[in-house]
Amino acid sequence: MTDRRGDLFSVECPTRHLLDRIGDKWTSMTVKLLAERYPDSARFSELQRAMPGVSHKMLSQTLQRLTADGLVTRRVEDSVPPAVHYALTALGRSLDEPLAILREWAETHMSEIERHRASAGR
Amino acid sequence: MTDRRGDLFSVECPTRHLLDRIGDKWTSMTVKLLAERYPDSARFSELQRAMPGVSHKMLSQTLQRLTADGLVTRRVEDSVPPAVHYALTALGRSLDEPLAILREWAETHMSEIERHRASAGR
DNA sequence: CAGCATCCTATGGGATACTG
DNA sequence: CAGTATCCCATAGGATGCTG
Repeated sequence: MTDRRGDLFSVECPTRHLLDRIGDKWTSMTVKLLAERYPDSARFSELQRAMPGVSHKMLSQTLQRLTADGLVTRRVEDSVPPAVHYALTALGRSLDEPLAILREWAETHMSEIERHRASAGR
Repeated sequence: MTDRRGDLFSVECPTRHLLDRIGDKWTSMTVKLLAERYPDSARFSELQRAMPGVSHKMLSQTLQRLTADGLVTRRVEDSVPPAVHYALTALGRSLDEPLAILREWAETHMSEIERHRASAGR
């Protein structure tokens, strides 16, 4: 009951909300690329090429979400085939800091987790 | 092509793997509780009471995963109604550090994101 | 080039009920 | 008390095709 959309909005925890935003398949990679590799700005197709496996639709959706959340700006260059430039906002850049720390932890420890999983059977 | 299970295993990025592990609905909260509120250990039902909205099944599943990943230990006390104690491993505690930083960011900035979303019209 | 709409499948996760 | 199994729905996300 309560709501049926099976959530309750995490009751309180802001971290849950954050993970709902960045825990999806492509968001963290997008933020990382915009922070590290394209600190100025990147075009849609640049990002797409930099993210092997992303579908057109998902990149589009990810960027829209980031833009709506105020983490990314979208600038349309009025050329003949239109060029769209995406860049992190200040808020987006500030988010990259904790994410970078998480990345570092992941790079250091994920292999250990994988080993555990393997020996724990599945 | 390639694989059909639509993944490619994120190609390289350890952060994707990590977010696949901790980005789900209950994992980060569980780690937080075991780190901050139950630094010694917690019983299943304690955790359940501390996590409003979690279903029996999901908590069970979450703990199994954490245990398999080597982030949590599971100790069965051989009493008449069996008591099971969960605690973070050293690896689990080390993961809580970057998570704590993420939590702090979330507490500081999530309201800003919510505002953006609201004014961006969902 | 960038974006939208449609379709379809796989998965996450809740409810419920049964077991030691 | 803790765990497992079943059922069922909502969502994520991939593929494809059309538009300016």
